[in-house]
Amino acid sequence: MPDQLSQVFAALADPTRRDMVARLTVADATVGELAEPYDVSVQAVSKHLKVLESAGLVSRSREAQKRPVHLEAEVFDLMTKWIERYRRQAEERYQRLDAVLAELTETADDTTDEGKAS
Amino acid sequence: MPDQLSQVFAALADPTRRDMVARLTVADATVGELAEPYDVSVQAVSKHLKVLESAGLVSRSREAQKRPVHLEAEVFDLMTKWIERYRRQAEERYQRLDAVLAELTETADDTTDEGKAS
DNA sequence: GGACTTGTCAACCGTTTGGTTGAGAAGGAT
DNA sequence: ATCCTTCTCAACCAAACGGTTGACAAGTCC
Repeated sequence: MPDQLSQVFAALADPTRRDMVARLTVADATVGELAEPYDVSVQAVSKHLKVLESAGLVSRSREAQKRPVHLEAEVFDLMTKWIERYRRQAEERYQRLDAVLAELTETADDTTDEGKAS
Repeated sequence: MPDQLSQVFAALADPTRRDMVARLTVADATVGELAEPYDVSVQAVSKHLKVLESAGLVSRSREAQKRPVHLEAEVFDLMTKWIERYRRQAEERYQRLDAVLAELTETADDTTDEGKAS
């Protein structure tokens, strides 16, 4: 998957990774700290981080033996943009459908209510 | 993956599925219509639809031999909610950090600029 | 230098994923 | 009844995923 949007969605499709992201919004953390709550090896967490990193959701610096992980929140905008675009489009379509239905009802009124009201 | 959020993210991690969703915001479509632009078998598209359906992104009705596919746009809110929550949280953290840095700079000014200006 | 901490790399393993082909169910159309 | 269209199910396959264990690089501390 070369395209970033696919990578970001795929990265967040995993509950553990989603939880890590959630925790990283509070503060940067080391791999060990991130691994601690989960019942998996540190290596597994390291892999998860690699996924998050290559999706651009996270960056790692260097500090002694530790590798602090930092959330790159701008990437969220990529998703939000995509989602909002099509959510809006779907909504517009719904509105249009509503209008058509209203018009149909109106026309029906024109013919069936002929000379009935007032 | 029992949880819906994971399923929705996973469903949208595939470019073909994302494109189908995009097209479905314009109008409902049959499996055949959906399959036409892509260079894969109808069966493959049918599988993609099963993924989208079990994620709750799409529903199918019945109409003669055809199975019109309809987008269920409300599910988008699930993602938007998650994303916005943590985007906002990350932003707040950033603001807080900014404030701390500003305060530090201010304090630094207090001590280093002592009796220097004017 | 030697031990300890922190993390990555490599190899392996079972499961899932996205695709294929082939068979067949369901419903018009003739 | 027969055929055609539309779609799903089943079996299979290669590749990717999420996890494991074992080895080791990089840094700190004594």
